[in-house]
Amino acid sequence: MGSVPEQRFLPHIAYDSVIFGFSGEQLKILIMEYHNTGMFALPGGFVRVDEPLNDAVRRGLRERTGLDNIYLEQFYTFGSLERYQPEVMETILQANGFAVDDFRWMLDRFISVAYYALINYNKVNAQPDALSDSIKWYPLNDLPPLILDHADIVAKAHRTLQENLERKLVGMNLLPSRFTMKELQKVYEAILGTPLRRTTFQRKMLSLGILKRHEKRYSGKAHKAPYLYSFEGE
Amino acid sequence: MGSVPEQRFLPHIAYDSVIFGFSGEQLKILIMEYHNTGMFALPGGFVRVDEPLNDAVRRGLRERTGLDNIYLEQFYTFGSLERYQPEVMETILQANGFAVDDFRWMLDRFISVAYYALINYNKVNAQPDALSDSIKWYPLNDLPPLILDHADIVAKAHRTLQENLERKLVGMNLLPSRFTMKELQKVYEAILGTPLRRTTFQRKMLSLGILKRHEKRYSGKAHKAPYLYSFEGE
DNA sequence: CCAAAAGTGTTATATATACACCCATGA
DNA sequence: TCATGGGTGTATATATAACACTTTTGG
Repeated sequence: MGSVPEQRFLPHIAYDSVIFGFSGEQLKILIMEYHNTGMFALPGGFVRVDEPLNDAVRRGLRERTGLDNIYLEQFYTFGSLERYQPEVMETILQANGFAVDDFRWMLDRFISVAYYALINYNKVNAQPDALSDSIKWYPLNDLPPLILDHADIVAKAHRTLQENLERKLVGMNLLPSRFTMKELQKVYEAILGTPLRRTTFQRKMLSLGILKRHEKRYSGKAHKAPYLYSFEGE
Repeated sequence: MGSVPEQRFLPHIAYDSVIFGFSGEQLKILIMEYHNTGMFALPGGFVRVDEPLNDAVRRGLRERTGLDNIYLEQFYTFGSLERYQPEVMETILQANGFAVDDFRWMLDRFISVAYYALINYNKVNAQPDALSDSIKWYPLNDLPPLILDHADIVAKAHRTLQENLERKLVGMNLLPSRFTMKELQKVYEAILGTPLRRTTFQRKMLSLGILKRHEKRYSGKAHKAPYLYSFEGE
């Protein structure tokens, strides 16, 4: 059982992160479970008084995933009153043996800036924080019940990711640096939730001019070996 | 000289609004000038402790423009350290004859949630707030120097508006409820900053199926009278 | 009847989709 | 040489653009 480091944070301001990974042809996100409460939440955190907002989020992601230089996008700031449920945080603090009085500021109303991140599933070494005993991948369509408005945050993150997919071409951030066209297509299909035509997809991706073709990958299977591609600049 | 109403606001959290209007074939935004300081800023405000974030912004817009039910979109939350310049707010408070000690919280670091609004220029009755002596329309490409990071906020608002223009079809929010195709085209051109082909534009808009055609508008000029259109649902 | 601007028709071009075919691979 | 999946060629459909033509209006 760790202890919350004594830092000075901006009151009333939090961030939450929807961390997307791709594995087994499914889109997954990282969810934390709090000690002895059966409560699940998005990984989030607070902003130090002398720290830029974006740095705070990157710091949190580094602590949770061990990764730096992550593809990260701020997508909405949640400030409704429904998200103000002090009893939730109180339960969590008590379950961890903290004196609630010492963390009174955590029971205040928070406005949360939400980000989504796209990361390479295999590179992650997920680390829980002081208040939680696990951080695990869950398929997007099979999440545990989440606290506060975190289900809304996930839904909006997914919608925004879908909208940004063609415009910002972010699919490759979920894959290792070298990938086949089929793997890339599976990512797109997982994000959009619909099957795509193989040949059309291949041509569209190639026509963008942002993929570099490399050697073939021989799988040992009895069929033509697919080319490996990388995103320009890797 | 008014006085700031005694309200309890969430500390460290503000909002800023980029209010777009369209007049004289130009895109314009509302800018406030502070008393005796030569300082210009976006209209903004604070969030009451028991008030949803979005409501706070709508309340501010109502106070500034007299309008309700405005097209409003949250687009980014600004939280860099460069935007922390307490001397700016100090100057403004002093110029208004306020005792700085009574408003110490205003000198803190603020994270600002930014929104843009699209309104019908002619319906606005712009009202300055307690700290400013004027609120005026400025063309987007001829703004006065703005405080803090407000120029960045405007730039990002404009970029987001451009990106959303096709996807969300927001052009009509800047016009009166009945408008000609030419007027709508001028709005699009002002937002995108490029001329569009007349015939192509007409066809594209009509093909969307969201415009209702009404009677013609006779201008007294010696040419064919254009049809008036409205957005479905007005 | 003319000039100006609006609306529509026609054709050309570009882009997206569907389908077919050929190629590489290992058993 | 067969089955499997990858890559590309070709036809078709659809969307976009360019241009011309016709219509309406007031002088």
